[in-house]
Amino acid sequence: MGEAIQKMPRTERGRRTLRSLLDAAAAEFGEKGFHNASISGITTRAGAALGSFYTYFDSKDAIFRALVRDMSRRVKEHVAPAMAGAPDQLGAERQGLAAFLAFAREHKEIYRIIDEAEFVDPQSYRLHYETTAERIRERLQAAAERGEVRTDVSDIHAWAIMGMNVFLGLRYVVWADEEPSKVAAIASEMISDGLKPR
Amino acid sequence: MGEAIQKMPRTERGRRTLRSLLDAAAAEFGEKGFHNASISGITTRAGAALGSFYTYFDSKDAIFRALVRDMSRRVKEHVAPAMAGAPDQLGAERQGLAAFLAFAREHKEIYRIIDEAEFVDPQSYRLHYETTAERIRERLQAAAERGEVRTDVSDIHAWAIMGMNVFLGLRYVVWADEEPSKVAAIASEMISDGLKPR
Amino acid sequence: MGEAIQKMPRTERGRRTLRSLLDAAAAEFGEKGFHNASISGITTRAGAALGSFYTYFDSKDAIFRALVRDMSRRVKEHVAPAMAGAPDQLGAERQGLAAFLAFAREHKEIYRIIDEAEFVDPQSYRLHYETTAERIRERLQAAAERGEVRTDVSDIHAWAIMGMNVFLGLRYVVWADEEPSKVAAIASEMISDGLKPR
Amino acid sequence: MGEAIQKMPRTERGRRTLRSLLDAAAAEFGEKGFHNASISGITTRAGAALGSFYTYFDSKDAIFRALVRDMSRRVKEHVAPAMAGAPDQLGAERQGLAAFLAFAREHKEIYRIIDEAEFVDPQSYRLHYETTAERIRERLQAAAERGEVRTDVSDIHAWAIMGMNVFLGLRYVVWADEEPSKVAAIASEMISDGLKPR
DNA sequence: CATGAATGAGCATTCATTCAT
DNA sequence: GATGAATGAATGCTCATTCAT
Repeated sequence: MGEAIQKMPRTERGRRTLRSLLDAAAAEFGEKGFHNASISGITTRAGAALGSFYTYFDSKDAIFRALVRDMSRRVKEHVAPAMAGAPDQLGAERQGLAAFLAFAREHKEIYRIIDEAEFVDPQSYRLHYETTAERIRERLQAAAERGEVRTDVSDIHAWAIMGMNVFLGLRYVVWADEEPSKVAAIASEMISDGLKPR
Repeated sequence: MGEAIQKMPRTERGRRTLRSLLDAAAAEFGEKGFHNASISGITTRAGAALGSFYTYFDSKDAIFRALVRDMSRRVKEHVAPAMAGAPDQLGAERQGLAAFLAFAREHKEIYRIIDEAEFVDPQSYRLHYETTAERIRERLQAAAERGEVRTDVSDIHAWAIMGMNVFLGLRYVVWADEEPSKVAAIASEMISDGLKPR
Repeated sequence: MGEAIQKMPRTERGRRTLRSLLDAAAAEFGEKGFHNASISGITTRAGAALGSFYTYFDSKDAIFRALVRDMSRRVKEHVAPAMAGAPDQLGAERQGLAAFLAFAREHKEIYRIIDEAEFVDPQSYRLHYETTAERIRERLQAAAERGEVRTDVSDIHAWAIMGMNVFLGLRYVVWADEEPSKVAAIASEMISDGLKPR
Repeated sequence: MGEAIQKMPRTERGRRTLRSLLDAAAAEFGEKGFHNASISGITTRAGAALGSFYTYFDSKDAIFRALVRDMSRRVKEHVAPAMAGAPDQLGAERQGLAAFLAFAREHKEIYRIIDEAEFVDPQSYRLHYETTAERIRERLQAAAERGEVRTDVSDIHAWAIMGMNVFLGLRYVVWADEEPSKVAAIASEMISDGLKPR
């Protein structure tokens, strides 16, 4: 299903080279942006030869796409467990936001990479936000069914919440490096009031 | 006091050329993104010779910066009058959002241009959002003083609102081309509930 | 006889503009070299409009040529009177060299301009040195006829003397800004010994 | 210790490409001068692709600098052995001059290249002449200690001799293509008389 | 004569991608 | 698989020169 986004290494050595290329790409793209980043910058950071890049990726675009998916997967894996065990749906939402912000704090390059996807790989960009909004909407729906929030919640509310989260992360975590849980608390309060059952 | 961002034309003919270059740049950058846009693409659209570009701008970066400021100014000039004459501060906010969305609908390129400023001209990018957030915060403050919203409104609330507005504009106006006033109404309701006096 | 190297001004105002363009060109070419100099740099220094340049000169090359001739004329006019009234031919030579060096000290750009003529206007370059060498040879000839120097003086000797003078001027006057008469004295002594009658 | 003036090839093939670029540059710069020379002119002469130029040099300036040093080295290596085995210091000087002139006859471009360094790379220009003059001065010093020339020889004499040599080479070898040893003989006689012990 | 906007040929430089070893 | 030299299309920018006012 779908062409491979990168050629799969067959040896352990190859696996290590591939991983170091992805890490190097995250650093290079995060620091310079897609267009000012260079393949040679990536291979130098990875300690590999220029030509080795093409053993694993077909093009600069390909590694960028692979990186976006790699980071998406890692965020999800970081956020999901943090939401489990919350008393209610909105509590889970707050913990999820806090977990996302904490991840962004450790991986500030994620903002630049996702944002740049708008230009480099619009499909991934849309997919990323549509998937995220859809997950939020599903949780709002569940909350509505339990009477935690008003019943007319829609995708518009999901997008509004996502926009809030993204901008707060940009301003207070990426730029100002503030405490994620503090920001998450204020945001959650606004949301819960804005969506209170009526 | 500050270097000119573009050389000022001294004749009427020059004024026309400068304007057509800015308009052409908005189209070119909006369509192709900064890096895939070319000076010659801009001058061709503007009906000017390649060299004429450099009569008014020092570089590709310079026209981009000028364009960001030009668009900021135009949005502001479009939104400000729409807010006048609202019964209350939150009503003004809703009309302002609707006006912004209407502007974005006519000038969809504004999203790509502002977003790309994060990479091309980070200073303008921050300035744009910080200025916008500050204006929102001032209006919230005024609303608080009149008892229209809770008294502890802060810049965090301003950034949350801005993030909401931006993402709703992206999703429902730029991508889906929906009716701005409808989107603005739902968003405003969320805000007013989330910020209700307590 | 020969095409005009520059268009002749008919009014007093034009005469002033022409003169200021030549002076500005000397400064601009001396400071930046021919290729890095620009017409607009020249007109700006001269306080004239860009277009006015072409009222007096046909091209960048043309003003350079005009400048070389202008400076040649001025050196000659400065050096000639200094040689008059010397007791003998070699004394005249020394005084001439001192006068040339003094001129170069006041107009250091002359070196760069003449040297660059090798590339910009080879004809003027050759002409300049051939004329200068020829004048030296004629004076050596006269000195030989009076028994002041050996009788087999030739153009080789003239070129040797000229090379000496040029390099001493470059090293000690242009670069080190030393006293011209001191340098001229040592050079003259070497010459007179090297050319003593035998 | 000092940045490399050109990137060092790691393979034999690279070594060949680098050499052919330097030779091509000598021809291109010698024929057209620095500013009218083009990188593509150099690579075409070298039989290499345009981009290959930048595998070895950072810029047009860089290859020019490398070329000046390359030629300096080659002249020195050509002249040094010619001076060995002369009966006395002045004899060595004459043989050295003859060797230099012979080299210039085979590599006429050396004049244009060194002369143009005054504008393109003033540091190399000064260095070239200061080094050359210093070598002459040292030999004069040695000659003075053996009583072959007057004892008050100084750097002024060295510069005078160098100026002579350079201009004679220009006039009689580069322009007129005459026999180097004949010119060297006349020049040496002048020098030896001018510097005779007293 | 003066002015300054308009023109476009020309060129250095970058860098993703290919390929020989 | 790894290496790094070779390739060449693409484009930002300069500036002498022209020309309308």
